[in-house]
Amino acid sequence: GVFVNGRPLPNAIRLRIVELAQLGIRPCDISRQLRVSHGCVSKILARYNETGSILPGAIGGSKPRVTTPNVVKNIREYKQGDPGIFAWEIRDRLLADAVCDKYNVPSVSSISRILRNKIGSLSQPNQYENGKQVSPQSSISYNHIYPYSYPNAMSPSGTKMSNPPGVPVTGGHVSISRGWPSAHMVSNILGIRAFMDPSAIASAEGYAPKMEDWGSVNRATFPSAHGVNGIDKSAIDADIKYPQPSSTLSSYVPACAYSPSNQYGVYSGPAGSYVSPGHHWQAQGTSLSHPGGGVAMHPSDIHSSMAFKHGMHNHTLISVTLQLLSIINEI
DNA sequence: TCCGTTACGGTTGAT
DNA sequence: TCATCAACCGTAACG
Repeated sequence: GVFVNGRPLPNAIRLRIVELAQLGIRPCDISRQLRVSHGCVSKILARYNETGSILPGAIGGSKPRVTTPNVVKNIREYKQGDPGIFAWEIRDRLLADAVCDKYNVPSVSSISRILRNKIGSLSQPNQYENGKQVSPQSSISYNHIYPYSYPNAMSPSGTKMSNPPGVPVTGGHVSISRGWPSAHMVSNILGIRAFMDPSAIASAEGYAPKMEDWGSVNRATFPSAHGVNGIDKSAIDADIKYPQPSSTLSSYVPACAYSPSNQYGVYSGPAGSYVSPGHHWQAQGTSLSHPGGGVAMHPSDIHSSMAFKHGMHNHTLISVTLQLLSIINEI
C-alpha cells in the first residue's frame, strides 16, 4: 500500500478497516484488501474495541507543564524561608504541603531550573523593595562600567562564594559593588573614589542615576574624536585593538576600561550592552570605557553633555573626568 | 496460516 | 531558530 512513514493512516482507511471487521471479514483479509500491514489492522481494531474511536492518538507535544505559577510561588517561598534548602527537599515539601501530587510534582532538575531561571530573576526586585540591599545605583553603575558583570557566585579573586548559581542573591550577600573592587579598578589605580563609588556620587548629588542615564552620559560625554593630543585615532585604535605591553596608553586602558573578563573580549567585541546597535565594537570609543577613541573634548563639551541629563549635578563626575583627561594628556 | 506483540525508524509539536 | 523530548505512527519480524 501507500503510507507515509510516521504518519497515521487516512481516516477513510481506518474507518474502512473497522467497517470490514464489523462485517465479519477476517483481519488478514482486511490487511490484504486494503494493503495495510496486519499489525496495523490489529492495532486499529484493538484501539477501536477499547476506546470506540478510530482516530489516531495525539502526535507530538509535551506533557502538561508542572511548573505552574502556584508551584513556582511555593518554591520561592521555600527558598526564601530556607536559602540553603535542597531541590529534593523542596520537592518533598511540595508533596507534603499538597501543592503537588506524585503525578505532577516537578523533578529535582526542574526545581533546580526554576531556582536558577525564575526564582533568581524574580528575587531581584525584592532586593530593592526590602531596602536592605545595596543601593540600586551601585549595581547599575557598575553594570554600566563593567558590562560584563562578574558572576554572582564568584568573588573577584575567583573563589567560590556561598551562593550557588541560581540561588537568589538576597540580603546583600553578593553584589557587584562588593564583588568588584580590585586592584584593577579605576578608583584604585587613579586614586579616584567618587567616580567608581556610586554611593559617593549619590551622597554628594542626591541623585540616583539610571543605567540608561549612565550610558547616555558616557555616550554623550565622549563623542567620537579624531585623536588625543595629536595622536591619530587610527593609531590609538590599533593600539587598543592590539595592546602592547610597552604601550603606556594600553597599559592604562585595559585596567581602566575593561573588566577583567572584558579584557578577554577586547578583540571579539561583544560590547553590545553599551554600544548602540549597528555600531562596530570600536564605537565604544565613544564611551568612557574606551578613552583612546574619543576623549579629545573640551570641558565645555563635558558640561553641556552632562547638564542635559535630568539636571544631574555632576561636579564630581566632571572633576573626575578632568583628572582622567589630564592623565591621558600626560600620556 | 493467522494474529498479537514489539523493535525500529520515522513524524510531530510543546518546551 | 534550533535542539530536545516524549508522544504517536505503520512496517516488519518474531513467536
